[in-house]
Amino acid sequence: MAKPYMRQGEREDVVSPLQWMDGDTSSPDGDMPLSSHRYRTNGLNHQSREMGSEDVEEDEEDEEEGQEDENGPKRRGPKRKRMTKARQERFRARRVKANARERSRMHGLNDALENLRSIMPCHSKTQKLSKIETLRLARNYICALSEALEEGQSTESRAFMETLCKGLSQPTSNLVAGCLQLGQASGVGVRPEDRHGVRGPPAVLGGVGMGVGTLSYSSPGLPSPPYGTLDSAHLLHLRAMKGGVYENHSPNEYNGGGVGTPPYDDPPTPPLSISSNLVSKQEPSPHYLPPHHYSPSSMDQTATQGQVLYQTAGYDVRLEVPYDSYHPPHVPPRQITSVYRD
DNA sequence: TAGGCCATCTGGTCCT
DNA sequence: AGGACCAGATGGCCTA
Repeated sequence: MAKPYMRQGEREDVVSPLQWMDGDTSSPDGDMPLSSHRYRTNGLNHQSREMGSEDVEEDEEDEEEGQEDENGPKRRGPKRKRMTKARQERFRARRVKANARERSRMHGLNDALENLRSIMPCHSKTQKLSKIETLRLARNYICALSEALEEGQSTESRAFMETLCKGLSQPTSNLVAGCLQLGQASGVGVRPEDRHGVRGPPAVLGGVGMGVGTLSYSSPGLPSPPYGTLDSAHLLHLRAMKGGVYENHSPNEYNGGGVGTPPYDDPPTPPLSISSNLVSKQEPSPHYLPPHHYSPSSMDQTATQGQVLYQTAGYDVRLEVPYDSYHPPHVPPRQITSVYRD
């Protein structure tokens, strides 16, 4: 039975060592003695760590701890005192509270990660990106978009995809490549459960000649992973742009690119630098159902109909957004129509 | 079965 | 003092 704090998909498998206290020498499920290696940290049983320095200072009436373990090293510092019943209860209350806070904190972190997943260029309901892969892909996505703006590349270009997949594991690369393939094939081959995730028409990626099998980072033939969807809204179709301000960096400058999940210590992504107007290339979809991750605080709600002024890093970005199916402030940028500095 | 990923508990440290 | 953050440890689940 799930505990009140548990969320969907979470397990009840990990048992708090606190449940073993108060003289109960058996584990809650009755099959694990306290002397088990379970919940041992750095060779110290949690039971003994629980009587830390904090406990030493209180409860004058407490008895002093018995003799040191003759086999173990002599312990320095003030003598520890036994856990009285009252102290155990105080400790337990503190620990329970702290655990709840920590769970809540981690849930918040996971929620944020889930938000990040959902705005990734490929978002699959059936193949969820791991945490580390989500962060890598997000990093790559920012890089790829920066390069696309900087060098006037199309998001349909091979370079864009190469940057996107840099340092990703093989399955994730396959997922991304599969998403692109999906875009090219107009949904052919999508699993039914993923087809619902296709928001709007498939991304217009055809005509570029970028067959997935030609990409070095993907497996030839794509061993039929559960491909996700390529959200066309995330691929900002940018017209070629001249005059980028800072130096280009080719994907080859990065040291990722292997199979598996290699360490990723790329140089920091340079700041986005935009100096000329960008014109949208594709009409917005009338069927588009946007994700919901655009902060109201980052958008100027006084923008004219169909557009949102977006301020970032000293630039004003005018974004064309669909008003047909959704409303600000949760409308994501559909297309960049212009970018200028004030 | 090994390895990857995950949720959870925990004590330490830092900050308010 | 209490909370946030962090890293280590642990065991369960899943997959190749």
